[in-house]
Amino acid sequence: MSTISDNGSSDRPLDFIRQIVDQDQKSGKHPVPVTRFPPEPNGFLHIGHAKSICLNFGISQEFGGQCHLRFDDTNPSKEEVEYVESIKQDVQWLGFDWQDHLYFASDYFDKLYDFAEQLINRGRAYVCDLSAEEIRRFRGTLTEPGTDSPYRNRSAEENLELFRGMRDGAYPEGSRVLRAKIDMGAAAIVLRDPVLYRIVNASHHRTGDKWCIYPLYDFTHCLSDMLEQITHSLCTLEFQDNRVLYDWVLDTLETPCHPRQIEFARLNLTYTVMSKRKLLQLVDEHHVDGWDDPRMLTISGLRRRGYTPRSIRNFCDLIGIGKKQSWIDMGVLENAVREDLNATAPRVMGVLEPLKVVIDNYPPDQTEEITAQNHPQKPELGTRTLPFSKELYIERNDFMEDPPRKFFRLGPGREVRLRYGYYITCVSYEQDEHGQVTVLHCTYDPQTKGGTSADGRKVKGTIHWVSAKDAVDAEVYLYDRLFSVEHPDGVKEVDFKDHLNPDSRTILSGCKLEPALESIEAGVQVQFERQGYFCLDSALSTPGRPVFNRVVTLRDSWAKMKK
RNA sequence: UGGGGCGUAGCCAAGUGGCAAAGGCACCGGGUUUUGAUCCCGGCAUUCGUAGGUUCGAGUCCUACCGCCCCAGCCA
Repeated sequence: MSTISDNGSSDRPLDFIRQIVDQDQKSGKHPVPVTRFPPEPNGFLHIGHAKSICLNFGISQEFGGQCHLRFDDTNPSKEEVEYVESIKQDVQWLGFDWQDHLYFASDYFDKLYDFAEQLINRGRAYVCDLSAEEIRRFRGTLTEPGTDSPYRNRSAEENLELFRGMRDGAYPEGSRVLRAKIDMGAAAIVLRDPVLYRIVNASHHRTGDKWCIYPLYDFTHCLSDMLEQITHSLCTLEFQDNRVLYDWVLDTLETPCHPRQIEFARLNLTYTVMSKRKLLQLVDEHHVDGWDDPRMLTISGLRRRGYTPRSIRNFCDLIGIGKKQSWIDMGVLENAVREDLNATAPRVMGVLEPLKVVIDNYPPDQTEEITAQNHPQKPELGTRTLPFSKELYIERNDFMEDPPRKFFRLGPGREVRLRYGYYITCVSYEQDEHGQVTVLHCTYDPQTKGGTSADGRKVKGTIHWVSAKDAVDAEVYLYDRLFSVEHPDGVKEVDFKDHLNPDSRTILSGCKLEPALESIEAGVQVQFERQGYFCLDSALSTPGRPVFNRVVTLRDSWAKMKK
């Protein structure tokens, strides 16, 4: 009764789906569970899909089963190969392996077609000539039953001939469909003679022009699961109603097995929108720079932003699986990267908004080497050296002309420790004509090299710094939440785009980083001490002109205190 | 007014009739600290949507009511 997570084993109780899988395994019903992740290749994967991927692949890992990657590609008018490739890349990047179990629903088109004829022969499906509009009208409403189609009682022979005609391209798009013959009076609307096949004159990304009829989800999904001998078919809550049809198809046809569909609640996060339609709108209307904009919660956006696959897996592990629709705080996701990166990211120093400091009593031509730890809690990550010289940069907000008592940083007459360096005391400062502070003059205590003093005097504040002449110039993109309210699409009357956060991206240039950052690889996360986690942007950086993304800030109790 | 689901703390979430309602996030205190970070310690539901009922005993069973989500694509 335990699950294995990346940070070791935990004794967390199993969620309700794992309990079922566990029981089925122990009872011998399904010694080897087989699950599947069935994306439609019509868009990019997002954090919500990650939940499903972690669930399906996670179960197969934990119970010694297998998990298939199956593309649900039954709608050629919306699907494209580019999406197939990006989805495969994203699943792999998240750390999962479908081995040789890569499938496409379109691979089953021949078999699916045969099953459709089988249904016709059994008198359980018919070709209907009603228009889309008429079908809708005949379907009835939530409270009124539907009425039978006039084509409902055609003979099996006639249906077969018509259906073959559909397949052979004898009829125009929209003129006829194949429908299951179930019950137009059923309380469940999905059972009111659902459409199984429609005519679509579009070329399919895999089957080309071989077909001009395509099966719909309700017919395809259950049979694909069956053909792959899926044991547990996991999907989101909105498919609960479809389960009766899923079961009807498999019960009505002659099939060797009958997978069990189990529904769970999809992921909702505060301060964002999750629907593909809305994400697409953000891209199309250029509110973001593309599907992989670091502010997007697509897998590719998160990857570029600097989220680690492990942090996403841990996040999915943390939020659990249930059946009630819920909202997870965005903070939980942010915390997941923080937790992961805190443990692994090397620490470096970077000054985002530089303020020049001149150490008045430091020899003008001297440069010293200062040893700094790469990770205070992990000595095994080693040390590095930093150049120290007379002119430095510190963070502009680490100085206040008239600081309050609780401000532990620099102010006139105040002493602070330069991390791993010396204690310095501010003696004066220069201002420009606008009153903006331009240069700080400080003195250093030569007896405090490394950051400790022999007399044991207390220095409350430690600030980061970079030697001016050795600094690497960089641009830094500060990212924040894309929306400024918890539920951007919470009120139907209000456009969710009205809640876009104008400060979701702040571009800083002229940032001063320690020299080691000159040769960092794209996508490798480091902690800029006291500020947050950053990584070199894979798309915007060019040789000699590095661009860093802020993955997430550090927790900041000082900011909280200021409020 | 039909059908399918769901209601345990600010947000997730265990709990499968019986010792005192797990755990995480958030929040609030305190300690350590050369990152106002990390880490550590403590606090945080006399009560499980509401009202009845069954029972020696109910978050768990029964009844009624209330609230929220999903379903009327030839989308998935």
